[in-house]
Amino acid sequence: MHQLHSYLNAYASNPVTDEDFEIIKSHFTNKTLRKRQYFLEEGEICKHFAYIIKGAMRKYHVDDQGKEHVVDLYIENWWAGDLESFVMLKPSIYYVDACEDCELMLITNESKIKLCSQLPSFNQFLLKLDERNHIATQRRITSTISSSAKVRYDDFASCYPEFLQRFPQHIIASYLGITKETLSRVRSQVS
Amino acid sequence: MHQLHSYLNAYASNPVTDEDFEIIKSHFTNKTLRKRQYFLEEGEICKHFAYIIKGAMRKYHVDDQGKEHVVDLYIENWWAGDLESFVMLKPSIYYVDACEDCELMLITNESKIKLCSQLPSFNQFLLKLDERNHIATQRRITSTISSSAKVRYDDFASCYPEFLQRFPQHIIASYLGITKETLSRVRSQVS
DNA sequence: CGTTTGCTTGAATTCTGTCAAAGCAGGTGG
DNA sequence: CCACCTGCTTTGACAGAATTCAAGCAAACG
Repeated sequence: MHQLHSYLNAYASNPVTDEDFEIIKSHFTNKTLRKRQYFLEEGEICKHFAYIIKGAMRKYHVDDQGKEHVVDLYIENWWAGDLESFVMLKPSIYYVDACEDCELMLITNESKIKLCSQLPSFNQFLLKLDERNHIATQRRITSTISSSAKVRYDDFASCYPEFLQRFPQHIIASYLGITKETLSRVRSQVS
Repeated sequence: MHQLHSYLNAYASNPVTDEDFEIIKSHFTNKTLRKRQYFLEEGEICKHFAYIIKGAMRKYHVDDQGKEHVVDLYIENWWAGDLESFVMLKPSIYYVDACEDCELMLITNESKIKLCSQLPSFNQFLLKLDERNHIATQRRITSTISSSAKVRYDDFASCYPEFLQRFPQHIIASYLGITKETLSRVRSQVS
């Protein structure tokens, strides 16, 4: 079964039929990215959302002083893109790039809307995905405003252990809102 | 027109018909809360989500050291509750209480699901609401990990000026992830 | 009234960031 | 094979930011 098909089934209350999946698949295009290539640059409009078949990506923001702040990390079976730009057709304030060579499947907003109205199962999927995202970001905010650097790192490590292997520490540090030096020191403390 | 009806219309691509709205309304129950009353306590399952007709509420988390951390602030035409507990039927880690006397409309998860499958317009509304929430939390995370206390406060003040009038400063400080003393000092600096 | 609640201020402390230097792997080209 | 990058991590010294603890004051409340 196609990777996206089983991914969708994991969310749906009823499995997605083969015909439905063919319709869904026909709305996607394939794309590959080499490590360090951009998927989205600041100022662009995010025309596509990417489903990651293989690889790892990050979304980050560059502030006035030219510093990068990693906002999101993605690996297989996650979605990469800037929703605000995607749905509002606004220039994005984020960069999205590949941290490893990537295989992606891209969808436009028009296709997303069409699929939603055409296939109740796709609609349901999106609702659940948003729900899950909402819950995860809620947790992240709770952790960010409540905890010290050490606790945040430990939470992250226990929540997303595979990310520790996939992303360099300066990127994880930035995701946690601390410097790479602080992360290095925090890691050398015993838990 | 009912406040909830015009609120829903503001989200929908087509207005919600009177019949549809009567169906929607029939799934809600009314509730009032006095200032300081709990809507949800830690350990409870969040059986209802609340649409706020009037009043102000907050969601917060109490850490191991007994410190409160405000995760969300709500006023009229916002939704209060813990989504993770609501959809997963898990005990909540949050408290939700009233910062002012409140008038609420409550809905259960079963009703939400029923309305979703019954009324495409309600489904669409929920998708848009989740989308908007997602965008707002993305912005909040960006601001929290990227900026100093002063900048975060200024961003907050320009984004939600009405909140400054409605919530005491120690609650806003906690929402921003800083202490009330730091907020007080930051406020006395010129912008 | 006295009590509570919210806001401010000060001084000492802790945490985190900044800047600079050094080490270490992996990859490349000579 | 070795020298030299480059990307990534660690360490130290110092500066700056935010927290903690304590005290004081004003407004709101019962």
